[in-house]
Amino acid sequence: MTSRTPRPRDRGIPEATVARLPVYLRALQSLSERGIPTISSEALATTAGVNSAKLRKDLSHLGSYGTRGVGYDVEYLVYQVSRELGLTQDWSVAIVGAGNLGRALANYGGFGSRGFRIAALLDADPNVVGDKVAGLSVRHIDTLENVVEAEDISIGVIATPAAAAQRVCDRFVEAGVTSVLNFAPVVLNVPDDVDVRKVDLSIELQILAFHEQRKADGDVGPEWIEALEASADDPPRGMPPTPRNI
Amino acid sequence: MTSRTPRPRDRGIPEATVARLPVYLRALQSLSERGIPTISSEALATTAGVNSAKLRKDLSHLGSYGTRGVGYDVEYLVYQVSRELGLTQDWSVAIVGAGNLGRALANYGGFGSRGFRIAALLDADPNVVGDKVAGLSVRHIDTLENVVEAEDISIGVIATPAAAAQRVCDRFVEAGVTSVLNFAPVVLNVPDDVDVRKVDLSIELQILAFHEQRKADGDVGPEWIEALEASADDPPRGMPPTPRNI
DNA sequence: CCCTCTTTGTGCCTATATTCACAAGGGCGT
DNA sequence: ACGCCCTTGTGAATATAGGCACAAAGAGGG
Repeated sequence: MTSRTPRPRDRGIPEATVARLPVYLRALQSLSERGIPTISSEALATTAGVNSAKLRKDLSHLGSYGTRGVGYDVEYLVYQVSRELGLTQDWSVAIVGAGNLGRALANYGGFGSRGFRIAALLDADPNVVGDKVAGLSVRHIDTLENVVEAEDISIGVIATPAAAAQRVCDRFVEAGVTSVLNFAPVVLNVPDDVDVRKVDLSIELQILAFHEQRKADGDVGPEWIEALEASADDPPRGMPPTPRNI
Repeated sequence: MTSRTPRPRDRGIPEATVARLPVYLRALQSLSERGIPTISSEALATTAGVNSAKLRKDLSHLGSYGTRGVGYDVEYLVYQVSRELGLTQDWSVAIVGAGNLGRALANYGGFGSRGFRIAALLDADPNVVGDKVAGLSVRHIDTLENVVEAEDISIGVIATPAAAAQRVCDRFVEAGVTSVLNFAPVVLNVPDDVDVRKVDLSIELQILAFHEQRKADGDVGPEWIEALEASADDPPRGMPPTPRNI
């Protein structure tokens, strides 16, 4: 598939690579600010916290932008990565939910270090509508469709309680938004052509807890683990091993 | 390696599976609240937004907890997944940074739907020290070591500006914390035995922008893409194709 | 102008993750 | 007591990601 004339820069960039490009970009921008003109894959990989071969392979997907024996030109690479990520154009973002999180997001100054513009902040609560947050006046959720069209919103951010998330998402999609960043702890249902990314604080904590528990398990002897498992596998009191049917 | 007597439940759960368990858990808890006694892998997979075979394989890593022809007992599975994630014990969390984000996190009531306890909120700014947030009094960062010991902190959350993050992280590590959740846009340097997970708002937006750009590219004809690429590959005005050396 | 030394770009091998497809298990109706 | 039918658990096939190790590119010195 997608096997038309092989182009110098194949557009089929692996998802794993895409997820790392922003990290490289941040490292590069920091180097740029410090006036460092070139950097080797080894050094850049170290600051980005990845393996240097992986970094080179990632960058090779964008094109052949390094110089053997020297490294990469920082400014040039900043530009190429930015372009690949679509940051050479501006994206308008609307945030729904002006609670703690929504306000934190709106105030998050370095929102993508250029490339993104918070165009609107919406909420359903009449008491917060009109509040000034980060230079924006909170608008009522009923204006969502108008806002999306008027401000040419391409990315919708959902920072509402879980119960409201799907409804807000549906309205975004209906209004033509095709990228959604979801902070609510629910799985959103969207058509295939809409991208959703989810950020879930408690999921991250739970993953950490899992590993933390592992470390603790290792601290006790193996006999202990056996003993723990033997009892742990039992269901808690009052839990039927034989489920009733639906 | 790790090939001792095969135990009924192998502890080597794939990382990808661990990352999905919290999602399953949330879905199961929701079912539990609605009083639904059993659920099939197909139905659970749909609510969790994954493929049903993947879900079954994931769950099979915990043990054989389903009933053929029927499905999984919801309560029982909630318990098993919770236990596997280490949520049957309590974890104390300390948040450093009482800015917008830190406050949002502290106020985030459903912080893991049990299992986690926000034990302290710290900040370096004397003006915010003493503020009441989510029933907690903000303490000064200098008390970090004491807090970690007194509250038996196992997970540290970093919600500071980027510049302070590494320093705070070092102090956490030095004080004995082995799990860190980092919201600052920097790559943290830690010893091997410390787990770090990173949540980065602008990275998520950038990934969305990448895909959004793709969709837009597809909207124009292929000739257009060729034309765009031909010019886009050129460096911006004033950018040297031949880099100077370090 | 050639030789040396550094660093890229990538072929190839390994590991991890996903998905299909089906045999085996077990409840439930008759 | 039997057999049907639904759903699990998993082997095997495929896809994606990671990383080693090296040939080839190119800068810079002599």
